[in-house]
Amino acid sequence: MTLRRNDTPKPSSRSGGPAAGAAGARRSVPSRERVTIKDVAEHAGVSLGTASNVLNRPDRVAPDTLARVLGAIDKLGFVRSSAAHQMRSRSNSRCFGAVVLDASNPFATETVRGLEDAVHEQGSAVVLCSTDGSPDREARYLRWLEEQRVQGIVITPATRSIRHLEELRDRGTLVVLLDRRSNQGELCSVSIDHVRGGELGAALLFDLGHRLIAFINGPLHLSQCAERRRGMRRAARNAGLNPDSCIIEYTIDPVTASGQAEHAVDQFLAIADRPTAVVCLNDQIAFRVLRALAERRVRVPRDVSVVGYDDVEFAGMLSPTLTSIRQPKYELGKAAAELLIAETVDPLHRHGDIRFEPELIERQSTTARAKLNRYSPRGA
Amino acid sequence: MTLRRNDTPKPSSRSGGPAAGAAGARRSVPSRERVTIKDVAEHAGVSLGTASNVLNRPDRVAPDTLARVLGAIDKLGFVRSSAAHQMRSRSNSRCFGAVVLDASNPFATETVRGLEDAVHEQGSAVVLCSTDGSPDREARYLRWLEEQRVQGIVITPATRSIRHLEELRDRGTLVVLLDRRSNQGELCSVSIDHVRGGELGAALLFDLGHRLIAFINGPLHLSQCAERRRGMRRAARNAGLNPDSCIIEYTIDPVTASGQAEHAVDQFLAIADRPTAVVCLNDQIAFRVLRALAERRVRVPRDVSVVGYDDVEFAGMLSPTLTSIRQPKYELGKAAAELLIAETVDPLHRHGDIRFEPELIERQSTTARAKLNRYSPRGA
DNA sequence: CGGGAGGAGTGAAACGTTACACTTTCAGGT
DNA sequence: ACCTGAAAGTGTAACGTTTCACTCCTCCCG
Repeated sequence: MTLRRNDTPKPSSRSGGPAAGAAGARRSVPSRERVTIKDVAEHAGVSLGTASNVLNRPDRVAPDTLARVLGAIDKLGFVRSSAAHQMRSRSNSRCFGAVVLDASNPFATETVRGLEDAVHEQGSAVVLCSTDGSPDREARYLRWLEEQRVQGIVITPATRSIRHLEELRDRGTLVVLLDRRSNQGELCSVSIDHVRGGELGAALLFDLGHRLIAFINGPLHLSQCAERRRGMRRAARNAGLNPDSCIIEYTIDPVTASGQAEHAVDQFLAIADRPTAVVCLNDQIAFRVLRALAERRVRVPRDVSVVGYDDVEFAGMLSPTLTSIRQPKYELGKAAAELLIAETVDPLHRHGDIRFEPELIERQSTTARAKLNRYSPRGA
Repeated sequence: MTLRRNDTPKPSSRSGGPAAGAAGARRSVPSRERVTIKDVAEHAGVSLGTASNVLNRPDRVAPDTLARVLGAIDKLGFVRSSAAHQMRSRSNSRCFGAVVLDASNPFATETVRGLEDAVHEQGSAVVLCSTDGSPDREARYLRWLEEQRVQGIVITPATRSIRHLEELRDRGTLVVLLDRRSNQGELCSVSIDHVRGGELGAALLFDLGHRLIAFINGPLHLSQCAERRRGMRRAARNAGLNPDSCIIEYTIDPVTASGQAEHAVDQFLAIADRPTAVVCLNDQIAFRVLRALAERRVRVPRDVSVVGYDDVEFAGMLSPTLTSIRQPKYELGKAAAELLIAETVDPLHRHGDIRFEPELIERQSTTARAKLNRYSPRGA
């Protein structure tokens, strides 16, 4: 990485800073003593308790005193220490933890944004924690959040077992699972119905008359992939078809996906009576598939229809624009926040699971199966 | 939004929780009293000081005592309160603030991720603050961060003036500007050389023989847009061309961009001796332009070359793949973090500006100008 | 004119840590 | 037998708030 560094010593002496009289120090002295409420009280000529009242119950303070203290606060640049506040009032820190696999992933991004907006309304903020799927990193972050006494944690666990999360909850920290349900409902969760997501995509294609579909899926140990599979098969049965004979599955690793999507495309194109549609693990894979098909002179959607998943921002910007399954990511984060906030208010709370429905966004990459009666019998 | 809610009351009585003896409370009691180090000391039969030593100077504690105290910590589930720790040790809270315009925007996302990784190494975390460009929201977040006594703040200001940031810095909070430089160098900054970015894109096109370029830019009061413009014009002069006669500018609003990109395309296509290349504000706009061109049967890159900006993840997935200017976003965040950490260590620090160079990623959407001598004279 | 109500302000105690000046114990050297 | 010094552990004073039981006043009413 090319890097150019310009240090600009340029003195540009600033004045007007309050009382920064330390001899010799020209510029700001970062580690100067912080102004405390005691300083404010002294400066305003009132007791410490009164100064505190100005902050917390201004109605109990006489107007002129109030003004004097506020003036002192302003002049001295007092900012209260939330650590001391938190400690004395035995309250939680006004923040929430968002523990996700990768905070730069669009799914997490949108979810965290929903979370942020919801907690911002009640004056809190979000601490971002990317685990990269590492249990170690997750543990470090969880410890950190617990030490901070955060108001709650929203987490997509990096591990299979969530025992440590139950313990965390039992020690007094609120926890909500994100896009993952706990097996026996020990923890609250907010997730998306991926069975339905799979069903939506497949049902569209069966409705459009397709009778053989390629399905590029991820490994089944990821619950989402397993759910999607179930949804696709359900759609087949609902259309009066045999799932085993109308869906051809290919498994790829979504992380190291390079080349695998193209390989899957080659495979299913080689089939004599080849599939007329592809359902993809996510939109990134769908883009790869679109490109691979274009390179092989297979026309989309005329020869093959393509369905993505996630409905990323760019899905509507390609040509052809991509049919995809949208997940209400922002709402997901928002709901998680609201769940936590509700729990904060009402400690006796019954654990709940909130599920969101995905939505089919039909665009140009899907169309009716060519040269065939689209309205084939749907009954048994 | 369709929403289905399943409350699962299911008792599933858990046992084994330590000492949760509050009568009647069946499930976890979230607001149970937290275990303090005093509890640990009592349980282990040592003084409070010794328990503290176990945490902070274990080498000064006899091995068996150590084991006993650690056992108590484990059994009681003690987690130290960072608020008390912070207060007593008069240290900062172990977190950094990332104040950006929109945390779900890919640029911010990557930058924040770089920041996160860098500060995670030294045991800190990042608080995410999206201002949406609102000075109010920015002010609320800044106040929050200051109350938290964060170690430092990385910010893309929502306002033109950064006076309030200087005051913040003078009160003792470290501040680094992100993708924005301060006029007189009052604050440190980490940014990308957008002049160079503009130059790179234009220089490529001039090198490829293009002599009339459409430039879809944002409003010039955004410093990045102004810088890009300067870079493009410099490239023209470097190629021995007159900037005014070889660059046609269109200004659009990047936020409410819908339709504006298409409009610009229509405009420049209507020119008799029309431009043979387009440089776009960012990749999203470039995608729109690509689509608009495709719909109007203009071939890319044969008839018109297209250059984007940002090099988003999907730029390499389209057909044609998009030539774009990549910005080292992750490194940007990382550098900001390192700057703050360095300042923490060495309070007497000279303000600096770190600039990163963008990089040209040449892909399929650009090619030599058709039917013309590519090696046109470059000298004056 | 006494008593009470209530407004305004005070001062100290607590919150959960950590740091530091202590005490106690005991081994080893003279 | 005495002293020394290290090792191990103790007790207490902060850190910066908030809370709460107080003390003054002042004013009003009977």
